[in-house]
Amino acid sequence: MQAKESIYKVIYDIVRAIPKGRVSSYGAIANAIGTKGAARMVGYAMNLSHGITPTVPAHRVVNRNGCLTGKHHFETPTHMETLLKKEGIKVVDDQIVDFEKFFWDPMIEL
DNA sequence: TACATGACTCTTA
DNA sequence: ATAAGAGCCATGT
Repeated sequence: MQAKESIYKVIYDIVRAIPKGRVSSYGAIANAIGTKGAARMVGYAMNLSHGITPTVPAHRVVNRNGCLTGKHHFETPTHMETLLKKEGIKVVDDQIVDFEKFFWDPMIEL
């Protein structure tokens, strides 16, 4: 635990700020927190967010293609798409339908 | 300090 | 259009 805010903490804050029924991409978040190019770190953070508080809606974070790349990292590979469908987002073939329409850019919206 | 890892993204063939 | 490789950054050992 560092006295300073790690990029993870910022990532969690951004992800938690994603409105219900919307999704975001790793690159967009990385760009929003300032570490553009560190999209991999965002995914890393999501992996560590597993079990932290408050809960982090990692299911709302997908790659730039709108593909559920991290679905296999959840407790169940269906948990991610299930949650997204519950929020009104359509998921077909592990891919978000109309991703651009549901896309939420933390740099613009926030 | 250097190497290895990773839920990504971009460029090139 | 699809496939493959390289680039990018932060973290841990």
